[in-house]
Amino acid sequence: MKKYNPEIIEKKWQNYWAEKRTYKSKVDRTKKKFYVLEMFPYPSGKIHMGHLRNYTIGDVTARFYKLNGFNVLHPMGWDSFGMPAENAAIENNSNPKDWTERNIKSMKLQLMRIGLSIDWEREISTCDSNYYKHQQKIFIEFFKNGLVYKKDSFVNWDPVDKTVLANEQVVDGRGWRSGATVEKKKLSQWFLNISKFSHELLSDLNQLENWPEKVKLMQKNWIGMSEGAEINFKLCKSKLSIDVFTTRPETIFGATFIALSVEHPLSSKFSENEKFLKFRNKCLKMQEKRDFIKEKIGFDTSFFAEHPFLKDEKIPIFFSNYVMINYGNGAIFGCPAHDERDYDFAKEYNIPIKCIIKNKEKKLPYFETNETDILINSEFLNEKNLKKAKEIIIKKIEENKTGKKSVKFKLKDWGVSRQRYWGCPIPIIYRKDGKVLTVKENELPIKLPNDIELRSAGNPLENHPNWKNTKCPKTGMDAIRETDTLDTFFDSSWYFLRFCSPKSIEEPFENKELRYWMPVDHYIGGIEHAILHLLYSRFFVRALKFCGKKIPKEPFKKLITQGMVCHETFRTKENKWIDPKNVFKENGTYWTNQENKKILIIKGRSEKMSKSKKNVVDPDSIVFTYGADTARLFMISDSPPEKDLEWSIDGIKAMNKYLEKIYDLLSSKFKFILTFQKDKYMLDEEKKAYEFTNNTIHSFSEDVKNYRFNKAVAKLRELSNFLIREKLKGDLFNYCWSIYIRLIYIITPHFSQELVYESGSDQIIEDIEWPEADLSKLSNTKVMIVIQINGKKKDIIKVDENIKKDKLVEIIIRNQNNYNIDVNETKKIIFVPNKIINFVI
RNA sequence: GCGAGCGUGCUGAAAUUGGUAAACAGACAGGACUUAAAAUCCUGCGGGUGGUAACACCCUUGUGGGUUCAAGUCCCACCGCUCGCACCA
Repeated sequence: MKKYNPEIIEKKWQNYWAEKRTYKSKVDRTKKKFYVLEMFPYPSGKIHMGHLRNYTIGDVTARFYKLNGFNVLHPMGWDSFGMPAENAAIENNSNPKDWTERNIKSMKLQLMRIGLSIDWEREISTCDSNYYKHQQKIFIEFFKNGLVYKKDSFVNWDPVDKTVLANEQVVDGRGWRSGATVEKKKLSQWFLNISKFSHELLSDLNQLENWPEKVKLMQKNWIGMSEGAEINFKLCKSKLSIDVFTTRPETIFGATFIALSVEHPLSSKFSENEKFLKFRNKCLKMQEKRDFIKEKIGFDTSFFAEHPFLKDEKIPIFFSNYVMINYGNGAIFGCPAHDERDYDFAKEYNIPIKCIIKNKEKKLPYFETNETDILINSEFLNEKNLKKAKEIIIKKIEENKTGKKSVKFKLKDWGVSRQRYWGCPIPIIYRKDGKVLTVKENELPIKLPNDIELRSAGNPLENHPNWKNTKCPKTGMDAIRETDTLDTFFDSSWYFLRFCSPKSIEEPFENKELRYWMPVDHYIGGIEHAILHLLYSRFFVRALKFCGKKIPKEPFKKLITQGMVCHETFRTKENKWIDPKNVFKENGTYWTNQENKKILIIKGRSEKMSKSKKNVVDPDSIVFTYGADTARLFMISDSPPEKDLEWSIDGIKAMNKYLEKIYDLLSSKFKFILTFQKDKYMLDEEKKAYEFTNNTIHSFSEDVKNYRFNKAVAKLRELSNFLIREKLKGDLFNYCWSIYIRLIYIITPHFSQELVYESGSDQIIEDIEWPEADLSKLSNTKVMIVIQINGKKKDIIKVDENIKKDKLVEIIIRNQNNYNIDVNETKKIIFVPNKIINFVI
């Protein structure tokens, strides 16, 4: 008997599929298209469990839709620009390009070893100049359409990676990759005008029916729309004025001070004032920390503003740490009676607190107001409710020209300049006379130089001896290239478009292909990209559309966010992490051996696999030991995709045993057949087997469609348990197992194909359409009906399907000796056909 | 602080529109085979009470209430965990 040997059979079929170019995809208008995409990986050199899970989920999907008659596009590429290549290059004294290419090679082999149905002929890599050439074109296109601009601003500076970060890339005041505390620094930067699309990006979220609500909500909060008004305050004895933004214009009569951000334009008046500069530095430091600071500090400008409606009222103006420059106008009016922050500030600086909203307790501060609360001390707004007053005041300020209705967004323009080498060069030159020009198209791509010094501090392209020197092609005047490179999120914001026509030389993407394949039907990746990558990509398609490209407005029709792969953690008393591999259990406690000594350790909770916690398991070694099919099967059978998956080596072993068992049972012992002639003379057991198998086709397919893979696998196990128990014979045996093999094929393709081959058939499963479920009833089915008394289960009765209530009651009464049901005493009988009968007594 | 989600055996989990709680697995325990082990196969596996036993009865989905003939599922309050945002004016 042949033993299940995944190493041999997996290689064999992978070679076969590669030779036959089985997964090559091309436009075919006679078929419905289906674009399955998993977020492409950064080529770190080794795949991790997250990749294995992500790509298994995608592959099962791709194979399922392909067998269901769709023309499937399932490509793969490399998000290959970025910092780690530079760091590695510095460490090994090599070149980022070589390092990256080496990693791509070895990672590609690992991915191929999993048996993914990927069209490798469409492989792309973002650090390839054939890719970034088009990216530079897109940048120029954006520039020409006013979607990209340069400005001086305070930016997030990561002192470890020595680069600027976008707001989205700062997490809890730290760089998303380096973890270093981010500083504020003033630099001249390129920005993409994402805020131009704030409204659209927000309102179109409603159209994304097949996105997780959670992700949509996160994007909504990030875009952060607030509706209110801008009100102009004139400074006393001055021509200057300040625009403040407020969502509560109806509280204007409670305004007793104005607070400005230290970065507000008015601060230029104090640029010589030592005391102010000191104060300002303190505020910036406090804001950098990003922790919530209750302490509110102010700097009295000694300026006063006129209240727009109360001409005699003079309102003092302060700078304060609690007003942010990057929201609204960096200026607010303080209404201390009805805002907690304003209240804290007013208390600190002895500013009057004026109550303008009626409240029962007459206690101040009174914050928790609602629309129906009534205004007082507010002139013409008196006795109006807040909602009504808001309408009136907005109308009034618009008439007076002291303000206007206004909508503000939290979403800021996307800073894309990075002071790093390993990224896409920005195709801009600065002419000696100060003119800023885009590079001519025939000069693209602007390639990165290979001879580069990465060890010295600062921007490597800036430091290169001559790379930046160029001439204006028109005038011949000396010019200098932009030495910043693009944020790598720029690279990944359009790669899914490039996959439609990856080889296109003239254009980033060819319209014909793009219009066939786009949008991506199912996009699968981690929740960590809920805002960054997914928002940028949604912006990109809109921006390209704005530039005249014909593109659907939403790039990803359905989004699946898969959970993390977790594993148990252990650490010593000194909080040093210990690899679970080196842990053993004795009498209920955990131990490890260190330097020939036995040390007691503590079991922590299960956490996302990470190098720092030493709980990483290498998927490659699992595939090597147990085979790709085992690994794939485990990856999808334990938890639903959107939940975290608990890694377990016992789970892997169990899957392997299961495949071995089925292999031993079937290898050369069954005939692979596609059809079975059912007839009414079949034995009852045979009818049951036929029905069971066909019901499984149905429910398995439904579960796969709905990404309930764990349930789908459970259905398969039920089928195989059933088939083993029933000891079928002849063609029915062959038929049922053939179906089983075809269903499990999308999860364990090599395993299934090999069993078909060993059965003596030359069928290729890939060429056979997905089985159709025959759900017609063969047998005179009996159903189980639960008998309840007052809603509690008392017994189960087996009766003919669709039995009528009266007949059922009669049967129960005839056999009622168990429960003493007296129909006369029964108040009510509730009957759910084929399910339940409940006697209320 | 604001917003969202979750809470079911030892563990991962399942449970259509409210209708048999724990499907399918893992771990564990016992048994068969074996000189022994591994592998394999079989059995048990939420808790309690009664019974020699087969069995019977009761309880059980974080806690406490409610709606309903019937609640893991719906409503209210509380507790706990996870995630996102965080001085957003």
